[in-house]
Amino acid sequence: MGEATIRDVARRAEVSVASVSRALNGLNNVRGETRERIVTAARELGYVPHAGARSLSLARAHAIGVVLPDLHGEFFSECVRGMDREARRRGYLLLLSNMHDDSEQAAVALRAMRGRVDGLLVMAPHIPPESLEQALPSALPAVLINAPDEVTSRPSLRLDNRAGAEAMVRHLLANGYRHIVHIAGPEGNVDARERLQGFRDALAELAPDMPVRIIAGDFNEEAGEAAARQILASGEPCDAVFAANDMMAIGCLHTLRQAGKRVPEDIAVAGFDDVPLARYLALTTMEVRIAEIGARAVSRLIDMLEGKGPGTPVELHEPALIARATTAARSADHG
Amino acid sequence: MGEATIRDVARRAEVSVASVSRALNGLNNVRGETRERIVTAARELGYVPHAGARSLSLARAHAIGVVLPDLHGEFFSECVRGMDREARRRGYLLLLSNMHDDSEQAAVALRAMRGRVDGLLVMAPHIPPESLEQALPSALPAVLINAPDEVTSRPSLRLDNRAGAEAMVRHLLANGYRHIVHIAGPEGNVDARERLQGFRDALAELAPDMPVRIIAGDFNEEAGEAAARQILASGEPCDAVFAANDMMAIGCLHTLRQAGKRVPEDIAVAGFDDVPLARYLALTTMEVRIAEIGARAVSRLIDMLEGKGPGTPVELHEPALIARATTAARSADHG
DNA sequence: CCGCCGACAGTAACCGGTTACATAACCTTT
DNA sequence: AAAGGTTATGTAACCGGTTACTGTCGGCGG
Repeated sequence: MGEATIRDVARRAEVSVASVSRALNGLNNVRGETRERIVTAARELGYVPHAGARSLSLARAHAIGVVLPDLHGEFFSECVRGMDREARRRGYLLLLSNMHDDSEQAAVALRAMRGRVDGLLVMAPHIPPESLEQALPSALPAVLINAPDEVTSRPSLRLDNRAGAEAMVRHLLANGYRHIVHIAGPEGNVDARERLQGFRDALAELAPDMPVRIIAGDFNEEAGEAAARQILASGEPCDAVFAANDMMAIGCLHTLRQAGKRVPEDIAVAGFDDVPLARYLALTTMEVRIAEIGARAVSRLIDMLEGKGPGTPVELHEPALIARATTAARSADHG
Repeated sequence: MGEATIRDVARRAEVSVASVSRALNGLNNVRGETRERIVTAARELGYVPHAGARSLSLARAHAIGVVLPDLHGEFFSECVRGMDREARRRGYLLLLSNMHDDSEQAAVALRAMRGRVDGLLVMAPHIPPESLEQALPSALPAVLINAPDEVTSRPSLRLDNRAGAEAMVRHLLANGYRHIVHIAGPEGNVDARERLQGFRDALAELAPDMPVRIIAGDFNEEAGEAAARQILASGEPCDAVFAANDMMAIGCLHTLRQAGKRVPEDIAVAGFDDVPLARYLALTTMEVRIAEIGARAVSRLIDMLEGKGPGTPVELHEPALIARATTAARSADHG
């Protein structure tokens, strides 16, 4: 039953395995009548070629692996959506797997891809540069997305987090906010680090007299909620919150409103990423066209695989400010 | 460079390939000193075993494939999260791929998994039963999630959509709503069909005098927005909207509010799925513990792979009502 | 001292495809 | 009719692992 091989098909069609292979792969050097016999036999047996065997023999899997930090949240699904579109367009199968925070496990996940895919797309903002270099099987071409910029051995796509954070600070100041608190992302994460740095630099440059307040977070909604409670509890003045990502901004927004604060009249809230949800909450944020970044990553990887050269080693994408209601300009009677 | 094989390792460690294989797989019939030489050689060469070759030889890939309708939206990422947890726990690699609406492409996606994975998890509420049976490689064990119940050749997990819709109708009626409109999901989709049927049946049974109003939709936010506009435009009375999923409910909620309607005072809104976002919008919905369903599916599939029998052919999961603010009980002065 | 046994290591077949090369059949061409 | 070319098909090696089987060596009992 179910596990027909090419030899079974050959036997049934009374030809050699070579002919079966040729016929099913559409080579033209098979007589029409023979081809027909083979196709029929294959259909009758429910023959489906064994991808592992084929890729072993061709040294080509026609698949690319994607390794993401965690497959949840809208941000990642958007990214995958863009990747899938491009991969499909160019005739590759996309295989996703995820990687947890632990560097050790990350290495296992990456190694497991060897011999299953032709190349790798890795988003690893949270893995230390040297671990990442170590963990990548040298046999596999790879394109990195938002990896620390110390990792130079592979081409990569990066987001201009600093510029983004700076644009947001500029926007908040322009709209009349004076006491801005930043909710930071997890420590080991490059995006978080760069956004924090951008916030610091922008403030130092544009409003050197203002105090710099940072609350630690981890990119999850709960961290945003906790930060909101902390802001409410501390007596210190605060008229705007800039969270390092949307999920924290959303958690914060929710908790502030529950506590009776009006947003943006009492406190403005801004995020980063522009997840689909942000629009519904009228959350001001930095748009990261992540689907597009995903698609570009696929495209570059396939170019590498097909020998079209790696192109630019590092490609920088600029996020764009999306101003919405949560940071509406202050009217004159405030602050 | 990078593509060291087991033979390269054998050569460098001055042993046979058999010994390398034994040593690296932790078999005990290798002398300590030999093992050490092999491990060193492997490390020096950056050797990573070729998964394709190994699975060909073992007839076991230690991987399971997941094929989902579309990898976007929180619903799917939650599902994958649950699957990943369980797969990891049991030592399997999870490989995701997605499938578009077209039955033809779906078949290709499913076939592509043959020889890459040991078994398949398929969520295909939108593929006609016979196409699905056709498309599944018979060599691959599979567990179906929310497939039409006509597909009986494979074990499956199903959601009790009818009971869910009925519970929601009951809730809305109990809270004093009288004119309930249902925004349906896409026609070919089983979940959508069953929710619609459940809505119809519940209404017929519990409030036979009430008109049954259905607006077509497709599970996307935009459909919810369009439905809201249609409800506003038509003069017909409507004090509650029950959308077949949360995304449509969210779109509808947003548009109603933008048009100046108060929710729930003027119109109540309810969804289905309980995506993480629903909580932030205080949206009443049916909780579908999709992560748990995903984990169960993995567990059952692995049981099959390891010969522990398929267990129950169909496993039914009950959704639970989560009542939130968007359907708060009407006060006496309304309607 | 001989035969037997256990521990360790090597040889080669096999998994299921692809394809270079060999072969056979048929058709031209002179 | 022989030489040469073209086309359809078969044979077998190969991709990179695993493992059954075989062989070697040292120790031990008789």
